[in-house]
Parts: sequence; C-alpha cells; structure tokens
Amino acid sequence: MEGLDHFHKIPVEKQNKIIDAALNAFGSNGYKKTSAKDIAEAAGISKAMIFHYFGNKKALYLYLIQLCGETVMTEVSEKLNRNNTDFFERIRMAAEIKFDVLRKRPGVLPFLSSVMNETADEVKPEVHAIIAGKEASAFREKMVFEGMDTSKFKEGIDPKLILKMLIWMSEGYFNDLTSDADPDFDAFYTEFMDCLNLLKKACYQS
Amino acid sequence: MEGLDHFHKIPVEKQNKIIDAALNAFGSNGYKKTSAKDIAEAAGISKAMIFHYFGNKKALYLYLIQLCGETVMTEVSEKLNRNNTDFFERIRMAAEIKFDVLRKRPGVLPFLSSVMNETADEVKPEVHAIIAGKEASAFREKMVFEGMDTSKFKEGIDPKLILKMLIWMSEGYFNDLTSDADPDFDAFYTEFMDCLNLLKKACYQS
DNA sequence: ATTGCTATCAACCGATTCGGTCAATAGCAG
DNA sequence: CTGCTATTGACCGAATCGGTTGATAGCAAT
Repeated sequence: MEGLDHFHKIPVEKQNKIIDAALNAFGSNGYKKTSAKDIAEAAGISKAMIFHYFGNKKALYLYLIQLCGETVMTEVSEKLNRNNTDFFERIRMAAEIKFDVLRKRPGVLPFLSSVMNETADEVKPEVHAIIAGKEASAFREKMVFEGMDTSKFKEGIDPKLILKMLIWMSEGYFNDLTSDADPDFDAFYTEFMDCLNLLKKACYQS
Repeated sequence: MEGLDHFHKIPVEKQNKIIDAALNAFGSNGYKKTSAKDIAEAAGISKAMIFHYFGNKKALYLYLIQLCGETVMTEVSEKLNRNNTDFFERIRMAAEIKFDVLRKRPGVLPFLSSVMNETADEVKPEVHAIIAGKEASAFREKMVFEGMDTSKFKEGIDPKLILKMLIWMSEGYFNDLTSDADPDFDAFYTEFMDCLNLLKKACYQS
C-alpha cells in the first residue's frame, strides 16, 4: 500500500490540518529551510507520519503544488465569466475567486507565490517543468484583464491606472488577511467591495 | 578592539553590502532559519568575518534592529510635517517617507516587519523590550493619520474607507517594489503619485 | 482472552549544517 | 625583509537534517 492511500484514509479534518501546516511552512520558509519537524509540529503529529503519508519531503512538496494548482483552477473555471466585459465586474470576479481560495485554504496563495521563487536544486527541475506547463493558464489569467470594456469611464481617467491601483489594493488587502491570525473574512470582503463600488462611482460617467 | 569598530572601519560600500545581505536574509527567513553562512555568501565574504565584525549572530541581529530603527526615525523626523492637515498631503508625506527608506535600504521594512513576528526564544526578550520601548513612537506613527482635515471630501464618500484603500494600495505597491529584483523606483513613485492625484480628484469637491 | 492488524511515535541512523574559533596566509606599510 | 592587520579555510562539538524502524497501543474479529 502506498503512502498517499494511507493519507487519504485518515479523517479529512486531519488531512486538512496537515496540508495547511505544510503549506504555511513551505510558503513562508521555502523548500530547503522547511523541515519535516516544522510541519509535523504545526500539524500536531509525529515527524514519522509525514514520511509515512508522503514518502519523502520532495514528494510532499510536489503533491502540494498539484493540490494547489487544482484548487485554484477549479475556482477559476467555476467563477470566472468571460462574457461579462464590464471593467469593475471583471475585477469583482477576480477578487471573489481569490477570496474564495483564501477562505478554503489560506495557505495556498502564499505557497504558490513562494513556489514561483523557489531556487532549491532538489526541486527546481520539477517546479520549472510544472510552471512551464501552466504558463498557458497563467497567460489566461492575464486574459481576465483583456477585452475589458472601458467605455464607461469619465474622460481624463486612465483605466490602466485604475487597474494598477486595484491590483495594488487587492495585494494589500490580501496581505492583511493572511497576516491576521484569525481574520474576519466577511468583514474584509465587505470592505473591499465597498472600495470597489466607491471607485466605480468615482470613475464612471454619472 | 571590539568587533563593531572593525566593521565601521571597512569601506562603507562593503558595510552596506553586508548590512543589506543580513537584512534580506533575516527579513525573509527569520532569526532561527537564517544562518551566518547565508549572510556571508550573500555579502560575498567569509562566514568568519561575520563573527569577527559582530561577535555573534544575536549581536548582529540586535544591531540591525537598532540601525533600522534609527533609519526610519531619522526619515520620519526629517520629512513629516504635522502642520499640514490636508488628507492627501499627509498620505503623500507618509508615502514619501516609506519610499525614501526603501530607496536607502530596501531591506529595512521587510526586516522590521519580520522582527515584529519573531518568535525565536533566543531573541524574544530583547526584541519585545525594544518594541515596547518604541511603542510610543509606533503610536505616533498612527498620529500621522489623526487630526487630518477631511472637510473637503464630497458628500457620500467616506474618508475612512479612502484611507483604508490607500493603506492597502501602498502595501501592494510596496510589495511590488520589494519583490522586483531591480526596481525602477522613480517609475513606481510616479505611478503611485498619479494614483493619489486621481483619487484626490475623484474624492474632493470640485 | 487471544490473536492479528494497523496507525502511531519515540528513538535512532548517518549525514549535514549549525554557531563559533583559530591557526595560517595574503597583502600591504615601513 | 619585517611586522601588522584583514581575511579565510579548516576545524570544533553540538544540533538538526531527511529518513527508518522496532516497539506500542488500540481495536476488530474470533
């Protein structure tokens, strides 16, 4: 019997605790500086179980990448409606996707961003292969912002600048969310949407 | 002769390279996960020099905290004009301070933020003592946003929300700056100021 | 009660890395 | 050449690394 079979047979709650612990650890310290002990302690299990479930450190790391990829992909394909070309509606959809991923698995996005910068020789080839494979879909992510309808903007207001503002804003709002120990997702969400509406009112022709 | 004397006698360029290397290393991996080897390699010197200059790892860490504290404090006392109560002018000043600190020493702000979350037993008491000591000035930092004149806002626009937006924005813009390997400070700065002006135009009564 | 099975972990393994030291060297001023 | 200082590679014992394993604890079926 293989390790991952064992893993998937334990209670889902416990699975999630282990996955979250691993995502947080790898996400904040990178591959090399994250030890199996770190993860085990954060997950409340013994170090031996990590190897029992996943075989070795590298296998766990690659499993997490695959899992996160699926998580994000699923959310995007469920929630993204490309038919709606309205500027602020597209932004709202993108934010909602990010928000839902965060709610499901707070560790996913920091982890994925750390994967992108990973330099450890032991996983570099695999990681770069995966990234290259997803390059097409990363390109599609940019497509979220293409073909947007910017005709409703007031004169003298540059939609590109507004877009940049919103990207910065969402990064910051996302930072606050992840750095908070026990974030109130709903409060953050409402606040962000308020900002979006305010900006829309300020930018669109009345 | 003490270590720090040696350190301050080497060329300033070299000093800066070592300090930047140390700030980056500690800032991204925390106290425990940062090794003297990491810093030495990033600074292009031998590990032994680290101990020759600073004595031990903890002394280096505390020296960096003090240095960063001074850097920020100097900048704030030079650039912050509390007499100007205009909302956007205060924001602009705060951004300019942050921007100048970043230009001088890109590693300072990530380092300080990592210091705030430091949990390593070896430095926790000292760090918490320093933080407690600076609490008064952290309070003053919040004062930047107090006593602001919000009378010029259009009706129906909440200044508090705008403030939150701007804080998020500056966090995101700052993220982009620090994650970029060789950031174009001036371009970022101009862009951010454009955003600020745009928002001002949208929020103030015409 | 006993058996067999499985999930779990403390203890352990050799290898590596840790913080820190030191003797040796290289470079330079006199 | 001579001394002096800056710098380092090699080294230290201790800690930690990724990974293994023998023992144990709990439990289901007989």
